[in-house]
Amino acid sequence: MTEATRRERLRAETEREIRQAARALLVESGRDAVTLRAIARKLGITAPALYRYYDSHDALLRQLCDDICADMAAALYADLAAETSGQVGCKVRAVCHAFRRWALAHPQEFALVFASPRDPIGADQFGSVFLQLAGPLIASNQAANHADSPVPTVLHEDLVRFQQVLRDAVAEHGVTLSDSVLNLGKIYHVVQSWVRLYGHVALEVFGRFPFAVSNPEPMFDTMLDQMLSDIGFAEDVAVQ
Amino acid sequence: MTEATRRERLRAETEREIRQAARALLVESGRDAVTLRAIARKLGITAPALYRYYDSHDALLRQLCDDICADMAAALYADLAAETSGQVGCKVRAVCHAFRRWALAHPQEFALVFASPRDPIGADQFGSVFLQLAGPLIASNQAANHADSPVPTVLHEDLVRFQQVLRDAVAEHGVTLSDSVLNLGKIYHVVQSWVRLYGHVALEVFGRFPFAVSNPEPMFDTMLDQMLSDIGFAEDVAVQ
DNA sequence: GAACTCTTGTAAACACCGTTCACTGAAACC
DNA sequence: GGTTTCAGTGAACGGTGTTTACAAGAGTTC
Repeated sequence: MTEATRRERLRAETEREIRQAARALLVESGRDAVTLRAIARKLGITAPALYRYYDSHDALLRQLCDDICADMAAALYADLAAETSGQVGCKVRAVCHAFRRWALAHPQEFALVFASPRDPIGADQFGSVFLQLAGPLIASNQAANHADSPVPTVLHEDLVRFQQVLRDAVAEHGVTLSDSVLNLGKIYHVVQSWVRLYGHVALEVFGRFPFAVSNPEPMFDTMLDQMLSDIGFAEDVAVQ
Repeated sequence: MTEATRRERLRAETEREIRQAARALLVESGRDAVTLRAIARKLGITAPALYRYYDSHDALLRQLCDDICADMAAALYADLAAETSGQVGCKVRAVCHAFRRWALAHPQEFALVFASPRDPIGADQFGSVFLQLAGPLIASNQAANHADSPVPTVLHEDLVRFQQVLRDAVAEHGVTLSDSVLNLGKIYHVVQSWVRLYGHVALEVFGRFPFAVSNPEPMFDTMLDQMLSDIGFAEDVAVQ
């Protein structure tokens, strides 16, 4: 069954160990500790050997970002699957909670993927995670057909583009959305929800609220309620 | 008049040059380029000499954060002062615009101060900037006395603490706020506004919107309108 | 099985990094 | 004038990314 050569298997195994070691170093000691020599030390090899697998330290970090995105996506999917109620609002809430939980449990990973001024980071990876999560949720919410709240015309161009991206993402799940379900007002609210979700989580992870918040979770829940109501899931969810 | 010794003057001058060099390196080439040896090279001295001024590389970075916060505060104050209309809403809008403009013009500084998982960063510095800006604005908005929208009781403890912090900040400007002006609902909206402001700006600086936004400024303006209306400045501002 | 190539690793070297330490020379002080 | 204080030096230590030449085993070809 396995087409892989013995050599190919060994190579794949080593590569897996490299990623694993890099990840462990990031988690344990932060970005600056993810060193070629430290990784090599963990594997019992020398640093230059790593150049047989990655072109540079930077390339290895990029791969690390992709791995993190994939793992995060898996965690979010798992929490989404655990939410078995049919209510879409509950699912959205579950994913948002999962995102916050993941970020708080993996601050170094979060910082690397979501708060790096460098461009090469796996933005594509993350974007596809976002779409693959948002797509089905939106698709399963055809019932919640709300009025199109007006959006400034300056935003139309961007929102229409995003509308198309979302439509494509949903289409991969075999669902076609009408303009009334996926109207521009709702698109705008999706973007605004991401702004608030990301804002709260990043502020919490980085400790940049302007005062000490002793109990951030209910604050997050409250924001989530407001967000869900804005986006059209008001009645789905009982306040926890 | 100058009590400073010649030696003291020279020392102060050198310290200023160190900060300036560190800042230039950060801006030009990012956080990782802010190296003791690179700084020393810019000053024409050797790296160990810097230990006469800072205990470690880390201490120097902390100082850099403080400097950045101070400069950012100065930029925000300048833009606030340029907004001469009496309307408080316009002033809030001006400060928010200034924050976005500053962040986009100084992505490396923004990342260092606002998106570092490390604690030692100048969180105090930033908190005081926030309070010294928010304080007067809230103080000058006594007229806008809005009804207290209900806030979950779980949040009361934290919001009351923040209320006290804000009250103290405002008191330093010789203004005493009544509970009706600074009610918990409004406090909550202040926090939520910071979440949205930070969220939008960070997403824009780090390029983490889930799709390409060709024209983020009107999106920011639209969010600002919503924010100001939430917080009680609805009628102050004409949409730009 | 021998000869060959391809792959994976090594060791040495280069230039860079933070940090420590013993030192120099000049300014400041008494 | 003698002494202390202090900014700065040079050498050194162990760490880093990266390149280079080289060894040794795996896979392939005849």
